[in-house]
Amino acid sequence: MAQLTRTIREQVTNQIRDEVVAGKLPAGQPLREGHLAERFGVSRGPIRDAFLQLSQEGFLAYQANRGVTVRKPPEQGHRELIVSLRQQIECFVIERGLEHLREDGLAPVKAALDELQTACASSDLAAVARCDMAFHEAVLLGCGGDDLLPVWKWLCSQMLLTYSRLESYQQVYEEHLEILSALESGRKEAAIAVIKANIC
Amino acid sequence: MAQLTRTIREQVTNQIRDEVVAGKLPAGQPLREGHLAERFGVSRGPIRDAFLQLSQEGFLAYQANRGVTVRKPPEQGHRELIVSLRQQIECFVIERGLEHLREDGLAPVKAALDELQTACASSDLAAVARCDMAFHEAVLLGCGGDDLLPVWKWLCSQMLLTYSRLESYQQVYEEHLEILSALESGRKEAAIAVIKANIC
DNA sequence: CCAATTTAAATTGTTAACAATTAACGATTT
DNA sequence: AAATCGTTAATTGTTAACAATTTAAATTGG
Repeated sequence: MAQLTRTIREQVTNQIRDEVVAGKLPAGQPLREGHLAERFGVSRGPIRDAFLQLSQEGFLAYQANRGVTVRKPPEQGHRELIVSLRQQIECFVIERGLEHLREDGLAPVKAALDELQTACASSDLAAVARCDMAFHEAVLLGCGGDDLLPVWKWLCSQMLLTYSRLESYQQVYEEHLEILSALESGRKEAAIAVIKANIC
Repeated sequence: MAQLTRTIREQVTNQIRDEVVAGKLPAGQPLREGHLAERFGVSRGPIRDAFLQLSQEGFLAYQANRGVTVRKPPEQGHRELIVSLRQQIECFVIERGLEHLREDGLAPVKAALDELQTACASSDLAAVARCDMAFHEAVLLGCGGDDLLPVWKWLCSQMLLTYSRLESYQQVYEEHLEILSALESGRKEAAIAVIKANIC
């Protein structure tokens, strides 16, 4: 996937996030600024920035003077609430902004779907998760929901800490194809229903 | 209010947040690292950290290589959704964790209420807003909702960008006194009802 | 006079050194 | 042997200088 990274912080942030999502960094593991700085061949500054950002995104947990650790997934009950809140946000913006999306916002959604297809074909978990989110983000933004982007991202991050749709990458792609189809043709209620089913 | 700040970043972060909430920094205004560093008499490092954190909290908007600006309040429709989501979170944790709160979590809530009373008496908007949130945060944590703290904080921040309960500071205090009363006596449904009414 | 290009100033991004804090280890005492 | 204290190593917090980018102003060409 084309992750256009303008700064070192973004590269580091994306890389660490991917590794957390892919489970390469187990929950509770402490991350040291110095170690990652050496590993990426950069100074501690951008690493520090990335730690701060990922802490706020919900992937890492930060303690003053004691560094960060990989955050544990939310307990089951909380996860169900989180899923519900995310559903409400996405359905809310579609309900109010589908027309706007259809007028001039479908291109990024289609582009995201293309990349999702590639990621599914290559069976790369981190890439699939990233593209999955990118698709939904494109919908959110196209419907004029940029105000809600940060909270939506946090909810997604918590879901990604237990991302377990490994059953079938092909199915992931097809579900999103169906979403796009409904959005494209303006079938609002159908789109909302399919999206709700997809978010779990 | 006792804001025990262990690092410069925390001091700077709290100060800037207060000023945004109090409306001293108008929406859309760009903030320069250098200016604030000079003003606080520190280097740009902690200022940068604070900008990153406040961006993720939702108070500032960050653009690569172009600094941060004070975030605009959400539009009315989005605000209603945000209020609803926050209500759901707080009611959810009370529904499931009130017993835990009553066993060993009421002390921080009472302490927060005390500080809220002081803040209301002094008619300090930023302090009232901060103590208001601290009260709810104490309830959230006491009910075992620490998993949900970041998303809850983001929702609060967006509400604070249009915090307009200037009608009566006295009423703010009394509402929270009523909440505590219901929580203390274990009247779960009453507590949920009062909290819902308080979050607006 | 207007537009495009170049130059200069302001601002953010990055680095490396230094300071402060924390955690681990061993010595000392009971 | 267990507990406490002090010392040392590791880690985070902060700073100031340097590099890269962006913004604006000035200059040039039409």
